Amino acid sequence: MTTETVRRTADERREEILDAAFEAFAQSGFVGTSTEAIADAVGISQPYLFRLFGTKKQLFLAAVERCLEQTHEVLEAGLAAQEPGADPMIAMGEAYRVAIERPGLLRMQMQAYVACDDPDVRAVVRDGYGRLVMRIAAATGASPQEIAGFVASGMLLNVLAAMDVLESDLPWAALLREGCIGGP
Amino acid sequence: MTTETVRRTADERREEILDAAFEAFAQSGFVGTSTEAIADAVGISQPYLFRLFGTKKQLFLAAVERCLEQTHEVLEAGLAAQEPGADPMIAMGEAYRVAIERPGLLRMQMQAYVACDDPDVRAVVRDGYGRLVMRIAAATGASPQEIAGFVASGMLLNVLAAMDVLESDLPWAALLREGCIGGP
DNA sequence: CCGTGATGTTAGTGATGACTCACAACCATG
DNA sequence: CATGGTTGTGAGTCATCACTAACATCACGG
Repeated sequence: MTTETVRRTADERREEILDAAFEAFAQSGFVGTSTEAIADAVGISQPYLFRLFGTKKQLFLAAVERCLEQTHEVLEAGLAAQEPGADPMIAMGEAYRVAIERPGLLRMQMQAYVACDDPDVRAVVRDGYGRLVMRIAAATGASPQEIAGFVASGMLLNVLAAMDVLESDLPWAALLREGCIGGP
Repeated sequence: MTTETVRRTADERREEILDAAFEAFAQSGFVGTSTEAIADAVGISQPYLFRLFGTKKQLFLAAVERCLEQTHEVLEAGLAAQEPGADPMIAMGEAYRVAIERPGLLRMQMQAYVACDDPDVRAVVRDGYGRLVMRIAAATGASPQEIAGFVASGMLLNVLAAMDVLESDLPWAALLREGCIGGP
């Protein structure tokens, strides 16, 4: 048998674990996901996961931070791609169409929000989300109504992803989706 | 000692349990809430809870249904209270100001959404939420953009409730709150 | 006043899950 | 080849939790 054990550096392992944890937490949430399931997905033993991350909560917090970072990146990419002089609000709306391609990211956002019952999670989420909002405000100079409307659209997309109706042809789902990101 | 055991009918108990379960699930979610905690809050033994609801999931589903019903009621109340001839969209916006007074309701919505990983929950949530959206569409006759915008505002409020920033004076939170429901 | 059905509890059980300890295999360097 | 740091695991521990079986207590009709 050639089940040769692929040995990796601790940093590489941490990266793999974080990837697996992200998907698992996005699907089943913090309490609903077992560390064993994550370890299995990576292909390592569960004790090793604990050595590399210390605690289930620390791993979750790392996933939350990554989630906020990636959201930020999606936004920045939208801004960077815009025509000079165009309305930045439209550029960021375009960014949503990109985000939709990653339901895992949207679901992870939801999981981060509901996990805000925990103070440590809450601190990270508030901080990260606050930065996102301020970045939008600074980039667009839009009114509170416009900004809130934009952010709210993102939240609606998150919820549609959680309900798994982003691709659905249920009439109400199609209506919301198209009302949210524009026609087909 | 006058710890006289208050005996109730099964239906009254079910009601009490549902109340307690609603608050508990809203706070900690389906997996994060123990049936023991709910039983304790009601002041009954945990096995009795199981006799009256059969299963933790059935209890959760009952709480989800109640959540959707109450959301519907808030909306209907807004519509019923409007001036004849006024824009129904504005009436329902006013309904949000009422909903904000009940963070438990908003948080329970979030918990229902993330619990959509489970097919049974998903079915109930999709059905209930679909009805809400169609009711709004019928009552307002508004465009998909308007409807989605309205629904999205509700989602943003849910998230702000989950983050516990509905009363916060963090600048970004205040911006979103006011951008969402209008100035003070 | 006694039986019968409804309301309620005590004391489990089996499974799961976060986390630990001791040990093993591997690799680099002197 | 010895040594020591790094990568990794097997086999637990202890708590929690959904759910059950059996028994207790009350109220009420005949």
